Amino acid sequence: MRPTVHDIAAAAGVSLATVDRVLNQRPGVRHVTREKVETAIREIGYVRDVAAANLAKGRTYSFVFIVPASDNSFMHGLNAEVMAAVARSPVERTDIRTLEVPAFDPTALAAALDTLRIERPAGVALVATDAPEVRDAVDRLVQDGIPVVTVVSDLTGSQRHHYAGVDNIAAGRTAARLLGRFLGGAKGDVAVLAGSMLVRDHRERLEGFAAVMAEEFPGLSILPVIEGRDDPDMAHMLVSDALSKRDGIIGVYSLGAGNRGLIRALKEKSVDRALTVIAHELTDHTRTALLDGTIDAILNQDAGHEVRSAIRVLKAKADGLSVIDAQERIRLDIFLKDNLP
Amino acid sequence: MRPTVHDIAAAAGVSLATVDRVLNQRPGVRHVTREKVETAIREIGYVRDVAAANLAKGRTYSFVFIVPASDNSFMHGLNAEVMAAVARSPVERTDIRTLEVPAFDPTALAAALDTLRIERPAGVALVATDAPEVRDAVDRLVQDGIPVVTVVSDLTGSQRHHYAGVDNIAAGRTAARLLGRFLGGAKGDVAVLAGSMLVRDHRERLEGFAAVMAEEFPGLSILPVIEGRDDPDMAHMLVSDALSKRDGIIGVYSLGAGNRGLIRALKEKSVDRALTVIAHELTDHTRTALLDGTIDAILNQDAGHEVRSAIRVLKAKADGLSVIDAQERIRLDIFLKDNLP
DNA sequence: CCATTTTTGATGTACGTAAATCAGATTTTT
DNA sequence: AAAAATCTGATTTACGTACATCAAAAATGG
Repeated sequence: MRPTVHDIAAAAGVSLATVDRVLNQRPGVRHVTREKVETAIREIGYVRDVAAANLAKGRTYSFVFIVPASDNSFMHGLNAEVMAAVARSPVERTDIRTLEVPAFDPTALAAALDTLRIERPAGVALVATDAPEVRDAVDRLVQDGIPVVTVVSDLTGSQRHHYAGVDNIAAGRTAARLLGRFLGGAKGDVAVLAGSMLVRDHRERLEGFAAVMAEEFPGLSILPVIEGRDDPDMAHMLVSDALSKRDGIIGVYSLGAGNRGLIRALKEKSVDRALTVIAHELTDHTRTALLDGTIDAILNQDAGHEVRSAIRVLKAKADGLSVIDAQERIRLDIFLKDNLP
Repeated sequence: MRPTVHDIAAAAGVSLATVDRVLNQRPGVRHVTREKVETAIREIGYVRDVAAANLAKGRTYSFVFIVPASDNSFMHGLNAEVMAAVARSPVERTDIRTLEVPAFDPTALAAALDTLRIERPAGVALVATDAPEVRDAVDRLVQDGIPVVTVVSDLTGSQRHHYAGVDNIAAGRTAARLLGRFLGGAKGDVAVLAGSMLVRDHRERLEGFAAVMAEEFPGLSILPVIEGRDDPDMAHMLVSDALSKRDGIIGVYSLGAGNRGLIRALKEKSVDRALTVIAHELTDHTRTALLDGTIDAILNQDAGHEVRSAIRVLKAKADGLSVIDAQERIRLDIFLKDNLP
């Protein structure tokens, strides 16, 4: 049987009340006594029964999820996953609330974070906009002892406890290698469609992509990045334009959202030329395009996993428990026609 | 607040004891009363607090993991993951025991399963050998009300509750498309190295591989399958032999274990020819080979995820709870040089 | 309609922990 | 050495469920 608080009390030769004071860092225990109890805890290998503890506390973890109010398919999917978690929340003793903030607006995000310092939830998850004011606001929360995890996009130099998202440099590198290999030894131009170079994940993907292209596929040259602001219409216009002007384009890498517009542009031009295309994020549109051959591969991060992982990590931090690292690593999914879920 | 048993009692106008009798299907409740209680449960949306219930029961889930005593890297990895789960088991109120049975031996496996009918663990996970006697033994366990999940390799036509493993047909198809695309339009022969055609996962991978090759890459022809019995030495010999005899080979698909031998053979021959190689299972050996260019892509199933998923599902079944399907889907990982974990 | 069986209610204990109260024992300060 | 402050112990209640016991009520059989 697992040792209980009673066993600690017996082993340390103190009363249950004292053990409780030590375990829950309540005041009123002399230093020597505290040490004695802590030794006993270590020696008999006591671990708190979290289920029983939460039952006793009547505790519910109140978490806040901050998501950008942006309306591309990926963010909709992320929102849906958070909602699914909310639906499950009573069963898991969690009380999850979402907070929408304007996309790409560091000031609004920082303000929202500061509001939470007063509310003091048991944990905060956010899709970070990579700016100093956001970093500082996050660090203030962390200093206040509130667990914080970033989701999808990380925050440079902050003290957030965890990042639930993919390695975007690796994602860009992978895209480059896939594109390069799929193109065989062909020479030509590669167009890159991004949302905005102001978001860290897009910057990193491009960085990885460019690095591998330069190292390994000298026959392919990257054209200046097209910034479509994750907007389908804008993406459509810009990509159509590029394809008309440059007929040396043989490959496309779409590293952000707004793929609906990209796909439309590709279909319009596909009559007279064959392009190899790698895109990010599996949505209804990209899935269809993959199946009909318009897109050759999709790189994806599973929003559901990210949300569940973020919640697990927040819970563990709130309980002072450790996490299984391998379990929380968010993987980069590569989808071809054949392995779609 | 979540409704409790007291709320049911109040809503149904019966006593706590009666509610308890209904909830735990104890005898001594009239049919009409039982219905009344069940209606109340549904209406107020009661869900049992599993943590409290287990605390009250003092319950620990005793699970048995049946793994084949085969000594390739993948099975070692699987074993290590089971051991890691065992190490965590006290914290999670589980008591996991492993049972080794000879590999590829349906009779031994069926016998082991039948032993468990007497022991009656709270759940059984097994790496299935696909044979009728194993299927029947599994079905007997299921009939006895014991949750059973298959791991890595599934069992045709059985009533197991869940399969924690990848879709092997999709894996084979994906391998074919990757190999085909990587080879550009080149024409030539493709060698396939398998463990044994008696295991379902290997059969299915080949099936998927052959299908896509035939449909989409008519320029590539598949040579008769080499069965290396997942043994490095045997694989080395057979592959070396094949490469010497047929110089039309431009691609290799290794769908089983024993890659150590394959890699050795490839390195010996690589001086005079360039091969495109797709292999299964990420191990130290295949990882090194991927990094040095001997292998071009690795398809992988994460043994840790499979083990944890199997345990989660067994627990849920034992508690009569539902599982999050998306969470339990085991994904096929595709690793290139750039996205190795 | 009484005896018997079946169904229901009332109540208590247990699981492992949290949290509170109050009394008693130490220490520290004056 | 007395007063005050600080520590420690003993005990109790609670969380939501499981499970057992005994008494009371209702339904059933003859």
